[in-house]
Amino acid sequence: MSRTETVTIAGKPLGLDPLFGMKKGDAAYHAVRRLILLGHIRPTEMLLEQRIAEQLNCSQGTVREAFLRLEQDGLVARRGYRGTTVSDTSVEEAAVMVSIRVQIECAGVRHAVPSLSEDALRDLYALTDEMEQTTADADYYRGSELDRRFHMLLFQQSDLASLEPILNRCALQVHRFTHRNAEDEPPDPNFAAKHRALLAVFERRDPEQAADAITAHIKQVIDRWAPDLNWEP
Amino acid sequence: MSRTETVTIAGKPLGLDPLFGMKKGDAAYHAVRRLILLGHIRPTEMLLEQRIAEQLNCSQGTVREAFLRLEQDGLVARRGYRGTTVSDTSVEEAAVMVSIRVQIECAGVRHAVPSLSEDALRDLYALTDEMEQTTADADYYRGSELDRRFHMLLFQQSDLASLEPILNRCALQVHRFTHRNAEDEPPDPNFAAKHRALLAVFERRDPEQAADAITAHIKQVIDRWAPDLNWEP
DNA sequence: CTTATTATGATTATCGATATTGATTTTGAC
DNA sequence: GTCAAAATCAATATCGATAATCATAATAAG
Repeated sequence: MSRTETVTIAGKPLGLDPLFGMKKGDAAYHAVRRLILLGHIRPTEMLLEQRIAEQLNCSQGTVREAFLRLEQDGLVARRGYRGTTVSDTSVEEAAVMVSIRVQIECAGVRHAVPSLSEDALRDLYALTDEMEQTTADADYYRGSELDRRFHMLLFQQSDLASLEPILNRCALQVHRFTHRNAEDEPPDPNFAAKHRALLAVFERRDPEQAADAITAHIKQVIDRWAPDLNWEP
Repeated sequence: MSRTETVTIAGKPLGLDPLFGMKKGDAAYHAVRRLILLGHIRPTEMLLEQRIAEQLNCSQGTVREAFLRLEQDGLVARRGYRGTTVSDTSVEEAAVMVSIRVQIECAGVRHAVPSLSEDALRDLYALTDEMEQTTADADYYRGSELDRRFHMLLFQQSDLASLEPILNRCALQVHRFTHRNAEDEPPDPNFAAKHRALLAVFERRDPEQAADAITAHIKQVIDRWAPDLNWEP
């Protein structure tokens, strides 16, 4: 493919460039996911395997694989032989997902913090540096990607691998919800700093302090977009 | 296919018969899932797309689809170009999944119970009748299938659709764990009765009573297989 | 004897073509 | 005109073949 023309899906430019080198299936997955998370494809909009395949220069089966993964992420709903639509998330659903995040991430840090390696800490700090940049650029999508990477990388230190997909899914949906409800608000200027503060707590290696810190951190999110929602620990 | 020979995977008979009429991809998914849940394929065992495809009389791509779904269920781990292995779940992971179930199902009944339809109640009671039968037959797998169906059907009354896949996944993993740890224990003789008791509470239409009841119900599970695990609400 | 390099084998990833399916439209009898 | 049956259409679902990838075994150089 010559890469001079702009690749689009549903008329929206894709921004595929950072995806080169990825397997095609992954590229398709990330490309469509990005458009959904950014709200460029709206709930109830229809996605056709063939059409996307053409626009992405790959085969229907490859797009199919991407859709299967997006379905598991709760971002699309596939209806056999009748096409795939972007699905939606209500406030109540998002709120439950936040409390699931708290459950999972607390269990995670409790396991991870006592033996958190220097390597992992270095990588996590590196991510906070990148976060700084996204605030400067007002690059919301990249910021939310880095946020997920931060939380997932942290969680991976906990040896609770079978919970990772659930955490990832909840984080995705919460980010989508936040983005939709905060489209015109300015980005949080303390985005990176807040994550550094978390790391500072973790370095003390106290599981309970760490769990409290991450709970407060996640709780912020719900306070921001739905402060009136009744919150349960 | 003539269906006179026995279909097997990894040398284990499949019991495909109830799967006829299903799409092949679904059939493959359910067939492999069943073997994993029953422990007939053990963690670290290798599953090859081609091999399963032959044994199931379908193409590699169809098995691939099944594997993608099983991966999201946390039952297998796919390692690109290097095969797929059955994955494992630790006590800690199972415990977190139990508390996620509590979170989700409490939110579910709180939404569902005030307006629970007579139709739904009738279907739920019908499931408890089937449960009675599985106890008589000592059919553990069918029992756990009915348990999932019961909890999922109940949850579907709550209009929190995007949480369903997470609940399903946690229920699956918890069942697998329970089954592995209770292989030689006798089936619970009050299996059906306990679910009827739940329904009796729901009929009072009090969200908080319902949430308490289902919390206690799920808690039983963890008390049974890991009573020493520290439990958090 | 050790290490780097090159085959080889096993397995998934991708493709293009065909079969199925479910909704919609057309048809034909009444 | 109305309704059931049949044809058509727009999609996915499935297939069989080929390409790409990774681990390992064989080979060769030092």
